Amino acid sequence: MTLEDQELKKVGLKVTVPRIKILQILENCLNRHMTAEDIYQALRDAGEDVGIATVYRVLTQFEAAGLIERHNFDNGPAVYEIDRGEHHDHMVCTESGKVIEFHDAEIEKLQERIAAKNGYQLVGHNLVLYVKPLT
Amino acid sequence: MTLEDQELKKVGLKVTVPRIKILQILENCLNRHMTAEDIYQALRDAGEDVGIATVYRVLTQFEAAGLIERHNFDNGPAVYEIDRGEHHDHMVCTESGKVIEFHDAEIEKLQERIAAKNGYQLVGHNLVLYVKPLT
DNA sequence: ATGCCTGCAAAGCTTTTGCAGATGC
DNA sequence: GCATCTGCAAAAGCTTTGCAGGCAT
Repeated sequence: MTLEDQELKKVGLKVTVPRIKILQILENCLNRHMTAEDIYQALRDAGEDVGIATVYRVLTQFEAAGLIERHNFDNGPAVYEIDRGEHHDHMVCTESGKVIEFHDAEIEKLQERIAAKNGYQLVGHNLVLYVKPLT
Repeated sequence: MTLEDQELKKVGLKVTVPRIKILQILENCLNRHMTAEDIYQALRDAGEDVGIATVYRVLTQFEAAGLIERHNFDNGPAVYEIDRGEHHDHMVCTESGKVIEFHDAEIEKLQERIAAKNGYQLVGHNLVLYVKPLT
């Protein structure tokens, strides 16, 4: 019974090969932000015979279970990353495509204040900074 | 020579019926954030025989020309709005779907500071707050 | 044994593109 | 007249879904 097995059980999903493999890939990948296609390719590279439909289904379940987060940068395909419970936002370099994570408590508070000022309660947000290297 | 005609000329686009109509729709619509499909329907309702492909092509040109802005809320279809030169971000009510615009100078500055702290220069950003009414 | 899970293929939805004819300048 | 623009239809890109069989418990 590996750690991955336990994580799956805990969220009420049956322990199956595709789920274990996908969870491992997301936990160990160098590139923390992978598309469904990236994951599909990683599976095939590892010799696993998993369909792309299963990849999407599993990712959807993982997201619903809070194991991973899904992001939509601009208009490209969605990217997924393990949810380690440390909330952060993203910075995307427009020249290299590199993704940098950051967290800023002040910006988080400001958002709540802005929502409140308009008579709302903040339930989530999406912040992406598009940047380029300083000359 | 209407105002719309002049705006089109100024950005180097030929003055054609589809372009004039789409610009008018975006300038006068009650709902400031329309999808390509919304615009296509508005055109058909007005008795104009314009193809959806033209709608997309014209919107892409308008965006490149700086006449309009394109936004991707969550994972739905892109929405477009007239660029009146007043930068703002968006708040989307998760219950009603209502879109509220806001501008906060402090949050803008913070973003530049965060980019700089990481050795980058801010070239753009995407901020959407998902909110619900205060009980 | 049962119900959940999977692969495959097909469809869905949004957006883009090729092409032949139409239109603005 | 010539280049640009348009509508149509087809294709592309990403994602979801139906179905028949397979696997975990």
